Amino acid sequence: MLMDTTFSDNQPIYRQLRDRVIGLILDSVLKEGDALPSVRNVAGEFRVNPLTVLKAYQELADAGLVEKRRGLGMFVAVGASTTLMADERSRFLSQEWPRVLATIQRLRLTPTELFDQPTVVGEEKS
Amino acid sequence: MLMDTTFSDNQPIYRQLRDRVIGLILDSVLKEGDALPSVRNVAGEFRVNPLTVLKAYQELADAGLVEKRRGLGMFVAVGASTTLMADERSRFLSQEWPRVLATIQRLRLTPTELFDQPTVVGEEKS
Amino acid sequence: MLMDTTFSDNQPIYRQLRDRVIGLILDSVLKEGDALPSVRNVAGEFRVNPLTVLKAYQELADAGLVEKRRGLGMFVAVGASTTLMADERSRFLSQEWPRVLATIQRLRLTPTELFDQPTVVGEEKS
Amino acid sequence: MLMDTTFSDNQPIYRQLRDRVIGLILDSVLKEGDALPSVRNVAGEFRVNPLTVLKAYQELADAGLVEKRRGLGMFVAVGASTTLMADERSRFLSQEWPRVLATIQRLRLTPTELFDQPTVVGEEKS
DNA sequence: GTGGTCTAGACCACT
DNA sequence: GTGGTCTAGACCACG
Repeated sequence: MLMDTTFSDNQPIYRQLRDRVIGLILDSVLKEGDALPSVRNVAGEFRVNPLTVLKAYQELADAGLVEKRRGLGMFVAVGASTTLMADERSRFLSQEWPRVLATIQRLRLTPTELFDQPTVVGEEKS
Repeated sequence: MLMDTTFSDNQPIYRQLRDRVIGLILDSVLKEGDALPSVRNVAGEFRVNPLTVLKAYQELADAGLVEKRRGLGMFVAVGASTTLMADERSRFLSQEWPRVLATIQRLRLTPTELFDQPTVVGEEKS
Repeated sequence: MLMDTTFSDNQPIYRQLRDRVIGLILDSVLKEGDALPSVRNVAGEFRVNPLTVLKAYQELADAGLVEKRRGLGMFVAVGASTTLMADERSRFLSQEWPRVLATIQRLRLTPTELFDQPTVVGEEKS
Repeated sequence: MLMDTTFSDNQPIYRQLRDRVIGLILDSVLKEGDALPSVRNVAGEFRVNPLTVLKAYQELADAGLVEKRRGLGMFVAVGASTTLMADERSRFLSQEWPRVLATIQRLRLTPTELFDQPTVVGEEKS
């Protein structure tokens, strides 16, 4: 039941944890008002230092995406989802997407290669 | 005439230098057999420490993309261009592109938003 | 108690440090999973610059012999010992040993000279 | 007819050239009084800088193994062969051989592995 | 506490 | 001229 989600090496663990929560909110797995899994639980589940989890949550709190309720835990803030969606969209369109387009051109990748991908590496369908 | 390309902060300089050379090779600005600008020159041009440049070049040499000729300098290795193109393509298609596609779906971005974007960045239509 | 192993001059210190760790692993002084002495400690012990130690450790990490655990230190990788033993054996047998045999022949060294050598060095029988 | 003797990378070229001459003398290919191939010829043959060859020859001259005769070239000195043999023997026995023995022990290499070597890597017998 | 990056400046070996 | 190694000291990110 534990997820062995191994963490990538070129990104701090706390940031990967933070991004994971952001993903859950964006995908509406965590809805506004929902409680975040406790620091202790997450730390146990991923075998990381509780301080690391705390740091991830802290960043979310600083960004106003979650609220701490003393003695109860942390909860997805109201408006978090819409705020996030807007922020991520503008970030993606202005930062990431242009670089991706440039890379595609540089590598002369064709639509066929991009969208009609054959059996991808790592896939394990029989 | 010199480029005072300012370096981004979230990536070590030596890696940005390395990637810059990779870009030059991919774009055929540096062709196989060409000499790389000397460590000292690059260090002077970008106002960084020679050690930093050396580290970038070292990584390229370790990857077999450039050859050292003692006392003469470093040169783009034969086959570097094709090797690089193949490596970068497979890396992009298997690693980066799937994540980009996932993000696009998650953010429900439309082709219009992706391809008809205005030139200005950070603008917010009402 | 500290070893003030003096470093030989015809080999970079960082390489001698690297080889020393390899020796410790081969001799099972450092076992798989063991933590390597920290960069700072080694630097202090041998009176060298931390960067120099880091370079040695980096090479070991690049070779997959040690693992970095962020914020915790570096640890002997699983399988490092067996990998090393196999690698070193094949390297020795294919590279070094043939040259040694050739030298022995060239110098017309006898088994007596090779194995019954006195403890003193540089002595010259008449 | 040119020998593509590619030079190893961890040893200066001039030293490899010097050692090559030493080998030729030890093997009596070059006998006392014989002329060494001219700097220019060697430089052409191995595609190296004449200065590099000169440096190799210079070291041999400094060691008294070859003599310069103005306008004629360089010649193997009288006694070079015996001197060399003695020097190399003592160097090998005091420096190299002990290290080789230590390595053999560390790698737990058996006489069988050392002497009954099966088809070696790189061999090309049919 | 750990490793990672960078600077400024020095000296060396090689071609 | 080239790259290679090392020092001394600083600051940062991570856990």
